Amino acid sequence: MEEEKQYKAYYDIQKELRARVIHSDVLPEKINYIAGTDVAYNDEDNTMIGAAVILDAETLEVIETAHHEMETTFPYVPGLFSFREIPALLEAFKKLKTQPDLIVCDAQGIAHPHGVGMATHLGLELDIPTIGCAKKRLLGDYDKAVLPSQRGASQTLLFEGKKICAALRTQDDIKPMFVSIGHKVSLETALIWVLKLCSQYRLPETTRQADQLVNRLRADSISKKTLEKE
DNA sequence: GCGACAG
DNA sequence: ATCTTGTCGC
Repeated sequence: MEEEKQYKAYYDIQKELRARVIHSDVLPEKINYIAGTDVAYNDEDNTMIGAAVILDAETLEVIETAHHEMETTFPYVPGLFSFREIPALLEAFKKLKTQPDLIVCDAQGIAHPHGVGMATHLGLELDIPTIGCAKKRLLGDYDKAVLPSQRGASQTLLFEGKKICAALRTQDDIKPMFVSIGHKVSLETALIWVLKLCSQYRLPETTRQADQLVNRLRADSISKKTLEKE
């Protein structure tokens, strides 16, 4: 309907981005640093905080973080989600001293109606290998009953006949995560890294650290603003 | 037509 | 995403 026209420019951008996605492994021989990202919102003043955390790929310790707070301008439109969060994330990445070899996003990669989920979009913008690791399935079909309950079990999801992502059990007897190619990483490699990052919890350590960071920052930001008012 | 829809 | 504490169950 009218929404189609309203957002046409963004759909056109996605079409261009989609053509540039690299589905194979084009990453460093040795991965030293892995980044996690997340964004938190403050409805009160319509702002958001985007953050990037860098973990040592070996120890999974946080070695650097960066963030950026700005006004939220793009609405949440399913299918155009990346345009909402990416501005804050790009600014956060600019502030990092350490450039990551790989980024794990808390969102979809190519498992997206136009093949350009948040992880893929970010990977293309930064020209850094990315993996999409979402808590929920967006699209693609699979047989839940066939996915074993053991950590490490995975099953490919099909969309229009193509393997677009995989449900991955990151811990025994817990809901799977949905892993997809972002950019410059194969699905096989993506699964290996996500599993490695989920040694203790359902969510990758990258996502957990980024999530905790933005929530701390948001709490700080809100209390600071309320103090200024009074 | 109806429902679903990453975060 | 966000609003929110304790609590039922293994």
